[in-house]
Amino acid sequence: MQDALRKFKSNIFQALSHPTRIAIVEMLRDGELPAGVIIERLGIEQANASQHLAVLRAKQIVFNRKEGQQVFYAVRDPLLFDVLDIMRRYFHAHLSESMRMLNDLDAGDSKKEEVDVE
Amino acid sequence: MQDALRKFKSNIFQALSHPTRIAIVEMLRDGELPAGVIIERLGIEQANASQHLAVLRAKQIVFNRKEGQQVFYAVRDPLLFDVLDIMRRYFHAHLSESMRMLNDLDAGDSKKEEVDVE
DNA sequence: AGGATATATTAGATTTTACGAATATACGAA
DNA sequence: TTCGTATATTCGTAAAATCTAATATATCCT
Repeated sequence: MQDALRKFKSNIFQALSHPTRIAIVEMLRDGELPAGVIIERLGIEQANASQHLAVLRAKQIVFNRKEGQQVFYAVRDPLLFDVLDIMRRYFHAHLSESMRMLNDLDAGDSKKEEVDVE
Repeated sequence: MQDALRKFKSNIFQALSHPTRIAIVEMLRDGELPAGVIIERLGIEQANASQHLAVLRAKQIVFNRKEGQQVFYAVRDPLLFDVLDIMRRYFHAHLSESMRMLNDLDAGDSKKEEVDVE
C-alpha cells in the first residue's frame, strides 16, 4: 500500500512545518554544526531550539554526533535541500500572491511585520 | 528579509503535513477533479474532506472553479509534484529506516498497521 | 570530588489542528 | 417555489504542537 508513503511524506512535511526548523535545516546546508552554534544563530531559548532539534531527529531529518561535550548536527540527505530549493522557486514564481498570503495569515496579529523579499 | 521565505515554506509544508491532503494533491496530478470525486475516492466524511480542501485553498496550493453545482479543484503549480517526487525518492533511499520510523510513530496505537511498500 | 559548560528532557499552560455532527449555501430540476 | 444534489461552514471536543521555566545529564577542568 502506498498509504505508508503518504504517511511518510506527511510526517516529513510536518517536521518541516515550522520556520525555526526550516532555518535549522538551511543552516546545515554547508555541513554539520554544533548545537551551540545553531542555537546562537537562531537567537531563541536554548530549550526551545533543543526541542526543535529533537523533532528533526525523531523524523530522521538530521543526525548527530557527539564530540566531547558538543553535539554536531547534520542533515541526513541533501535531497531535502532540493525540496527547499523548489520551494524557493515556487515562492518567487507566485511572489505577489505569496506575500498577500503571508499577510493574510498574519492578519489579526497585534504587530504587522513587513514582508521583504530575500 | 528571507524570514518571509522561511515562513512561506513552513506554511506550505504545514498544508502538506496530513496524509489526506497529500492524497488530494496526488489525485490532482493529471488535472482537475470535482470535489465529489475527490471526496468519494478519499472515502472519508464529506465535511472532513471539504475542510482539508479548505486548508489547501487557504495556502493557495489548489484553486477551484465552479461549474454548475460542482466545484472543480486543481493544483496551482506542478512544481509541487516535483516536491512529492523527491520525497518518494527520499523514502525509497532510506526504506528500512523509513518504515521503522513509521512504526515507531505508530507505537502505542491499539492496532498495529502493516507497512507495505507502494 | 566539585564546578562549569553544553545539551537534553520534563512539566504545565496556551494555541492549533482534526474530526464528526449539524447546519448553511448555491444551483439546477420539477 | 419547493426539492434534491453538491459543497462549504460552524460548533464542540479531543488530540497534538509550541513555548517558557525548571531540572536533568554528560563531559571537561581543576
